[in-house]
Amino acid sequence: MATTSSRTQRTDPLTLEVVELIGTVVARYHEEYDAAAGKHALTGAQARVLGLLSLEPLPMRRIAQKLKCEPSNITGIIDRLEARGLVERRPDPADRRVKLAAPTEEGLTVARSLRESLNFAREPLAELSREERLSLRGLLRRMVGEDAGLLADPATPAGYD
Amino acid sequence: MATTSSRTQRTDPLTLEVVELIGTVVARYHEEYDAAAGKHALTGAQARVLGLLSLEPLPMRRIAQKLKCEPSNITGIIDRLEARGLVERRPDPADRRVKLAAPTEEGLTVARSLRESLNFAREPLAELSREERLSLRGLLRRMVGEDAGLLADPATPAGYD
DNA sequence: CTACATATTTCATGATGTCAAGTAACCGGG
DNA sequence: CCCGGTTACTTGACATCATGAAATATGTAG
Repeated sequence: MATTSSRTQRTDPLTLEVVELIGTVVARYHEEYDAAAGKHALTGAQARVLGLLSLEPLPMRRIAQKLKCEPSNITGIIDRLEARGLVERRPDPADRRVKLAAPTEEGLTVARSLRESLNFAREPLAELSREERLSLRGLLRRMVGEDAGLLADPATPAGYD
Repeated sequence: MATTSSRTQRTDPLTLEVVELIGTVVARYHEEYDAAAGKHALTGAQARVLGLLSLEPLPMRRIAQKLKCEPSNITGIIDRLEARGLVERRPDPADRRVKLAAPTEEGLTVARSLRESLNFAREPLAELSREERLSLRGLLRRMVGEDAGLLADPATPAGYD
């Protein structure tokens, strides 16, 4: 709570503008993401899953958790990725119920290319000096909470590739 | 990873982390948005359209432009909103081909309630002092480009039709 | 009036999402 | 060993969202 005396200052114009800006960033993020995915004839969901798997093969159930959707949904997405030869299902030696989804060679190549063509990073951030990026990092870290500064996604611990 | 000294520092770790943080913000934004929409038994797309219309009635075509999708898609979304009594189609007196989608009284109420329950603004931003929010606003403005700081949706740059 | 352009809808199709039910496998207690 | 409960994945039915092509109605230029 904040600066003003009002009890519910939900319409503080500065906060509103920041939210608005974040909305713009979110929209742009998606545009770029979908465009990058489209270049490889992938949908957003497929690209997201492939990106996840390129870090580490995962059981279907874990994928569903990361995407916050039902496991039955993942079946279809992996089906389509598998049909295109980008992903394969492997048995988990430790538990025969589990199927591990792992990228194929081609899947890894596509995932890498996807990451590179996703230039959301460079374009808009190039505008900012190193100091400004440091400042932005600090502010975003505080926004998303301390723990999230370490791993945005439980999938991506400190050492992404 | 050869981050150091390379001239094309597309994998500059600082930039990478900022991008990661933005990804987290994007994910959280969506969670909150969908949760807020879900409270009113609306999907994300329906909530977005209703929010748009609550500012101003719009022709179907314009809605499609703002959402960056095909107009035929909007027909279905408006159909569902209309079936729930949240939106109505009105003729455009100036052009009988055009149908204006406008929120009903109840639609306006829901839109307002939606905006309020979307506390993405307050929760994470409450962590930041006014000065920090000013700083964040400045950085985001530069990221998204100057003009985007003025109006919410740059989808309407100049005269379109 | 004719020809073309625009706004919306309809239809077919595919991807994504939910939920409920089914199958296979793990696991604990008898 | 068998039984009952849980877990992992798949399947099916269904709703939403998205695209693209074709149809309809209207506007507009020549």
